[in-house]
Amino acid sequence: MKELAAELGVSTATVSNAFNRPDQLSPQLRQRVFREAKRLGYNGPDAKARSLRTGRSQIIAVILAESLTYSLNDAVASELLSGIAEVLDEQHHTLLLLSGRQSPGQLPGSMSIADGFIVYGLMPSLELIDTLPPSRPLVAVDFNLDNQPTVHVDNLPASRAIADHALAQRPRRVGIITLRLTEQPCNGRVTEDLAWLTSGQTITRERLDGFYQALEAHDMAPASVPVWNVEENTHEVCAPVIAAILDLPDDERPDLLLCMSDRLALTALTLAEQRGLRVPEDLRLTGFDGIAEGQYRAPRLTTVRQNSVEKGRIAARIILGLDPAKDQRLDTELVIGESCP
Amino acid sequence: MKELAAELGVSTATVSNAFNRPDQLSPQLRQRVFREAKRLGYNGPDAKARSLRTGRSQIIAVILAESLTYSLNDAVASELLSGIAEVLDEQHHTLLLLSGRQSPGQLPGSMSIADGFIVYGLMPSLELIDTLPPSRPLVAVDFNLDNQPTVHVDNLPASRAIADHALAQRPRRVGIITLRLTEQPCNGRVTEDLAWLTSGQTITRERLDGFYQALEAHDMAPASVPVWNVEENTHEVCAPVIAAILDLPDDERPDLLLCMSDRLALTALTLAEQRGLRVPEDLRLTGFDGIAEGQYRAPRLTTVRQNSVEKGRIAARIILGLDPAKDQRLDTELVIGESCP
DNA sequence: CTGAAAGCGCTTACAG
DNA sequence: CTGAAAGCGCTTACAG
Repeated sequence: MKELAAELGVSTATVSNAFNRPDQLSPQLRQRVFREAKRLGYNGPDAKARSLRTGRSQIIAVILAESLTYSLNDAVASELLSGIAEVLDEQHHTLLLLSGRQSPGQLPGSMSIADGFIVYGLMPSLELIDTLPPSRPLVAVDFNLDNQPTVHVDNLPASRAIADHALAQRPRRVGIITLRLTEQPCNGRVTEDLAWLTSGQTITRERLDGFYQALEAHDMAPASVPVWNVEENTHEVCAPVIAAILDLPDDERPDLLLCMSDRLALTALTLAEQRGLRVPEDLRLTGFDGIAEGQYRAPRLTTVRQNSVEKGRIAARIILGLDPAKDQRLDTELVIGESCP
Repeated sequence: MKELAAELGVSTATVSNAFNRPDQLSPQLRQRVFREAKRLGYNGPDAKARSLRTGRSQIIAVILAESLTYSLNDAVASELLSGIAEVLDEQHHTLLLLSGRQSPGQLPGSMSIADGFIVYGLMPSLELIDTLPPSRPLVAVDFNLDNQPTVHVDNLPASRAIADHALAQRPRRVGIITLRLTEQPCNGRVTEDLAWLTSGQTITRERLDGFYQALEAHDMAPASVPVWNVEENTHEVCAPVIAAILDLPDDERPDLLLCMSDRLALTALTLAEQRGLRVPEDLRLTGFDGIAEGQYRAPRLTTVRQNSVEKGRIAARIILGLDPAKDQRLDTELVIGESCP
């Protein structure tokens, strides 16, 4: 820039103004600056210097509780990111992706470059959050953080509603499949010795509480309903647990599975098909999330649609100061598919 | 930092060294610096200033030819990003996500903050690439860029191989479904008046050339094989085109569909199921990519597996200087599923 | 082992 | 409409 200014015989302030404040100089001079810049291969002010000087980088960091690998391949996280990206794009901001699963000492220092932080999901340790610059905006998605705005859906009433729907036609045997319900990792049937996370800690617990309310309303004892847990919402991790359920003898196998995610329900659907179990005749399935894949397979999933894209949009709008920085709760929608009519 | 140094009675250089060069000061002093830093709420050197001073930000930008919304929801792009993220994480770098679909004037200036650029897929205009700082490393993925290293698979032989496999059992009627083959957008049957992109421009054309070689090797005239094109690799955009194919009268409907992506093949599979067409008995299907979803549905897809995660890893390694900056070609693997045994 | 000083490339309030 | 100057918060070569 200095070089360019010298070449043009103007000050660096003028060059800077040419790029940032068109009204501060004549259009002719501005054009001359641009022409000369192009000739010298100067593509505008350096972002590093600009961000140091102005204090803003136009970068928003998204901190994901899961690994990036998992999040990028998870439909719900991808939709959330889409919504965020959409708003950031519009507002000429960019997206920096970070995982909260870093070893504590290894946090990339580049984190602090961001103008704001969207934190998605409860991570193993909140330590990371403490190291974020306190002056910059932060919004939590799908979990609660003291004194910070959060964007989320009302999990309990939503899961209550879908369970009510499913239980209206009385099943012989119900089963529930949860995601990361227990304090200790568990892939399989949840036994009594395992402690559960609280509903303040995880949306899984909120959803389970909704199921339990519905069971009670239908005169079924929650304690009599077996719960299986899965640690990761991927086909690979879900499949063995679900296979074990479906391979139970006919008089033990549930004919209704309430699943905490569409991925779980879809995996159950695939494994049921492979075993010649008909859905919904032999096995009814409900999901949660409303991901696209669940709606374009046959049978379509009965599920709770949460608008993850919109969740992302709102989080981004709060971070950018376009929406007020307060808690936002999104509505959900019960979607009745053929998997549990 | 100045404040912290003053508080401690040392110079800012010492504080800086405490964070960056442990060997430059006594452990005792270092601990004292950390304690005091914590007390004052100082979380280490500011990334903006550091990056300006050192010239490096520890940020790598990925520029996606498609919109972020599309890319985040596309399995292949997500796998690529996973591979990139995995290596960047290890190396304490972070990922900045950018779309190449920006309106030209609206490019976020924050782009130039990155230490290197991974460009995925051919974008509508190469203008954007010209504005990248020429001194920083750049690697292209899945397309060619003059004088820049590229990471890609050998599309032509791979598609030749899968078509050879499919044609070995002679079909009555073959159909081909392409992705963005034509210069002008086209969703549906490709008519003669539409110009095709060249194989230098798009991997779609390379794949089509592979199909054509296989057709000729099996004494079938490529010109006699109908080609349908789809502009976006999503269920929503693919479905109407494929529905039209499947709804052709029995004596016109292909009994073998060579699809350029697994998404296309999976959409065909779903729509075929809905119409009571049996796969592979009534309709054989081949895909391309080898995404997970294609391998855990029944029937599993016959496809070409390309290791997109590894592609991402390699691109990241090149950008970080861990691998030599030269063209890398990855092997593919023919996967025989039940959709075309 | 520690500190004084230069400078990374900008933007901006201010003076002219 | 234009320019001189300060300073954003660091790192680093160098002197001590």
